Amino acid sequence: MKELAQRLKEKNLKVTPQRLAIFQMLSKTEEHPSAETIYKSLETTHPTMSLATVYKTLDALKKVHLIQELNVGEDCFRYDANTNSHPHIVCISCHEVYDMDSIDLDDVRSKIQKETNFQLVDERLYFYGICPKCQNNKYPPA
Amino acid sequence: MKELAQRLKEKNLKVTPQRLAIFQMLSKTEEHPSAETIYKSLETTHPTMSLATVYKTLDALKKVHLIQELNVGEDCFRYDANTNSHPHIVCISCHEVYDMDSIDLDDVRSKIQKETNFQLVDERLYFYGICPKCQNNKYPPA
DNA sequence: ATAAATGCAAAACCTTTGCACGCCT
DNA sequence: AGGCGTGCAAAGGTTTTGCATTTAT
Repeated sequence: MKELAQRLKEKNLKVTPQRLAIFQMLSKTEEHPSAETIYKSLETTHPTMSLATVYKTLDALKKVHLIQELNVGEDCFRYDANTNSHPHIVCISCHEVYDMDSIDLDDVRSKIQKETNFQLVDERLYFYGICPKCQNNKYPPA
Repeated sequence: MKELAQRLKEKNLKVTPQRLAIFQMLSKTEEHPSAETIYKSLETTHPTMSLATVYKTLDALKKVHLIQELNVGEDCFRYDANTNSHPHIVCISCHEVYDMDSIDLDDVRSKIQKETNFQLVDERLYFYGICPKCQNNKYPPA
């Protein structure tokens, strides 16, 4: 945990128990939780923490690029502590979101850069489909 | 316009002036307007149309794949009558959203398919950067 | 000591819903 | 005629904001 505290300090963010808890939770999870989900998952260990603090913390972490915000097409945002640029793949049946770390996008990026003359700074790539688990499930959720 | 009416009919959607107006507006614009923007742009020609109708119409069009819904990371959705799968590029300075029709993504898709064993059905690719116009502008908006 | 972060409640905002009326087919 | 679509207003849900109090440095 010392490491996370260090990373907060480097960004001139005060190290509070709430921030540590949120950042740590996001760093450890494989999911890509929403603010609400983060709030609920911490309510036993941090019963006094408010939802507003979760939002404010996520905003602070986002601004210094310690986390990234995702929008998969739902009514709320999700958050990811993996700030390396990587596509996400979403199962439209069970709504799980997976990281796709090993896709090389340099060709695509340079093509886009050439065609648009944009100065590229960021990207969000979402793929949608049915995960192997749900393909084999005759009664998938929703 | 006959063409648009035809496309609505084929999807078993009743052809109403409101739906035509919204679909036509979306088909002609280069922007990727939000529901609010669509509503405002039609308020002179269709003063009685309500925002709820705009939302309901967009939902209906989306469900039959006559339009697609985008989320660029803002607090609201944007809509695009170009339903061919294509990446979008967003200027983080002026907030314009441009279509990128000519990027070939077959390699990326097949790689993702192989790695995940997902049955792919859709995708949303957003790139962010500074557009050529804003690169030359010393006083860009926001 | 000082500035920043928290927690609470209220507000803001986008989007959805219910229902009566009207229009399309 | 019948059902679907519209418009209005109210509700719903997520996110933001203001402010007093507490906390980190």
